[in-house]
Order: sequence, then C-alpha cells, then structure tokens
Amino acid sequence: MQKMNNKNKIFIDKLRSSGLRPTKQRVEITRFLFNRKKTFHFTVEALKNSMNLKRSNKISTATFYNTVHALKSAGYLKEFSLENNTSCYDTNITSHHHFFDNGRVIDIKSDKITFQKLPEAPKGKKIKNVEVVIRLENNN
Amino acid sequence: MQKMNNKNKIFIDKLRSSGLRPTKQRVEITRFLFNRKKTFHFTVEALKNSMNLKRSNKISTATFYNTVHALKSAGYLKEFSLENNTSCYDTNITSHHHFFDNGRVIDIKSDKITFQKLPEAPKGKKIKNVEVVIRLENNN
DNA sequence: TAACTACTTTATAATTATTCTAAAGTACGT
DNA sequence: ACGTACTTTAGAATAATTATAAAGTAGTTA
Repeated sequence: MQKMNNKNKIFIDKLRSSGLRPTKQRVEITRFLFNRKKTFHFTVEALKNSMNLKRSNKISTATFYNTVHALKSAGYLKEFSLENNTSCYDTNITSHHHFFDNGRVIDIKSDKITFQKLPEAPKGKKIKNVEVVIRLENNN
Repeated sequence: MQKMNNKNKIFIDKLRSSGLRPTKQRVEITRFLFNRKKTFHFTVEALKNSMNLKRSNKISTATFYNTVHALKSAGYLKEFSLENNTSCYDTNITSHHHFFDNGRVIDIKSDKITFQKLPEAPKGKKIKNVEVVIRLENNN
C-alpha cells in the first residue's frame, strides 16, 4: 500500500509489532493517537467521532475497535474503566495514577503517590500492578 | 402490605431512608443483600439470577436495577466498575480497597494500605475518596 | 374500612457499548 | 502481476442497562 515514508515509519512499526498489517486506516488511527506532544485519554466512540468528523470516507467502527485492542494488547495503550462502564484508553503507558473529576480524567505522575504500607498478595499470587484513583469533588 | 414485623424492620428502614416504599419485592431483595454475616460483591445480573432461581414468581429486571440504584444512592452499597465494564456492587460500605484477580474481587481492609505521599487536589477541588486496586497474577 | 392517588411492578421495547459475520477489498511474499 | 491470507465494511448480534406504559399496590384520607 502507501509508501513506507519516514513520516509514517514509527506508526507502521507500532502496528507491525502489534501484529497488524499497516493498512491506510490503521496508520491514520495510530498517527492520530501518537503523533502529538501530550498523551491523552479517549474512548473508542469518541475517537471514532473525532476522526470521522472531518472525513468523507469514514473508517468503520470495527476497525477502530480492532486497532485499539491490538495496540492495547501490545502495550501501546493502557485501558481502564470509567464510572459509566465504558472503556477508556490512555496513550500514557508509563505507570501512573488518576484523578476522576466528574467524568474528567486527569493523570497523576507515579512519583506523586508513594505507599507506606501495602498488603501481601494472597499465596500463589503476586502483584501485577497497583492503581490509585482519587475521586474529586468541588470545594465547600 | 406485609406486616412490619421485627424480622423485616431493618430492611424496611433501609428502603424508606432510600426513598423507596417497602414493597414485597424490595424487602426481599434488601433482605437477601444485608441479612448475612459477611459482606459480599455482586452484579445486578448475578443478583437477579441468584434470587430468581428458586422463585416461581420472578422479580423483574427493572425492580432489581431500581432497588440497587436507590440503595446505592442512599449509601448502603458501594459501586465500582469491573474490567469487563459491568457494575459491581459491594455491601461493604466501609472505606477499603480491592484485589482484582482475574475477575475475582477481594476486599483489602483500609488499614492494610497507607500512603507516604498523596498529591494535592487541583484548586477549587477536594479529595472525595481514594481507591486502590491491586491487580494480581499467578506466580511464575 | 372504602376510596383515591401516587408510587410500583412487570413485560417488553429502546439504548448504548461492543463484538461478530460474511462479502468485497488489499497487503505483500513469490 | 498473482494468489492467499489478512482487512475493511455495513449491518446483524449480544450484553448490560434504561425507558415505557399498562396493570397492581401502598398508604393517606374520609
């Protein structure tokens, strides 16, 4: 398909290492997700709406879901559940925590939270990761 | 409706203070949830199946959802999202944390986790609560 | 207690997020 | 350029949840 120009190399590499062929649609999605200064959070539905808004040739829902899932399985995205039972994905894959502020999600750098005490894992198990959610509300 | 015998008084009181009339169905659901030694976790679907299994006169889905929502809004249940984007409710409303072990949820007493450092809330906001999820995996 | 009214229950339809399906299209090794 | 396995797509299917509206009930009032 499209030439493997340098512009897309890193996105194509992400797709390949996620086990996906770099199709036109997938490269565009991956570029949209990772070609930016700051990491961000998104739901698949929001991603779809946002990308398809300005397109005449819409990318299908299934392709969004497939691509996001593969990127997540490969470790390029982190997934977490929102209050309203939808999956939210984070392009920030470094270990970190979150503020939840009425549906808005804000990153907390890992070093902002440290533990004095943590429980042992039950026997036969070990800790895979520790995630903290700090729920916020308005003052007074 | 049914006499306000002592047997059901505490369940009826829970319903009343949740803004619900103590109907037969609601009292039965509330009794099922709170008439036990240990707290537990459930999804609405699981609750419904479990209670309706042994009943000839099934309680409708809507009644389960309505009752659980009201009890949760009144603070008698805590809600959290599972990985698979379904709502899980906890009859343990004391502050505590959770192990997530492949779909199984295990309580962690609040005092098993203490913090050395926590971030400030953004300006205009304050911390409502802090929830920790420790994800487990099998050894080696 | 009888009657009334607002709140409930219920079956079923609607909705939302997500996954599946199968036909038409495309990447890429040969 | 060819062929095959992988993709895209629209639309159907599924799962969890919420909405609807008709029939039933709680609780107040007479």
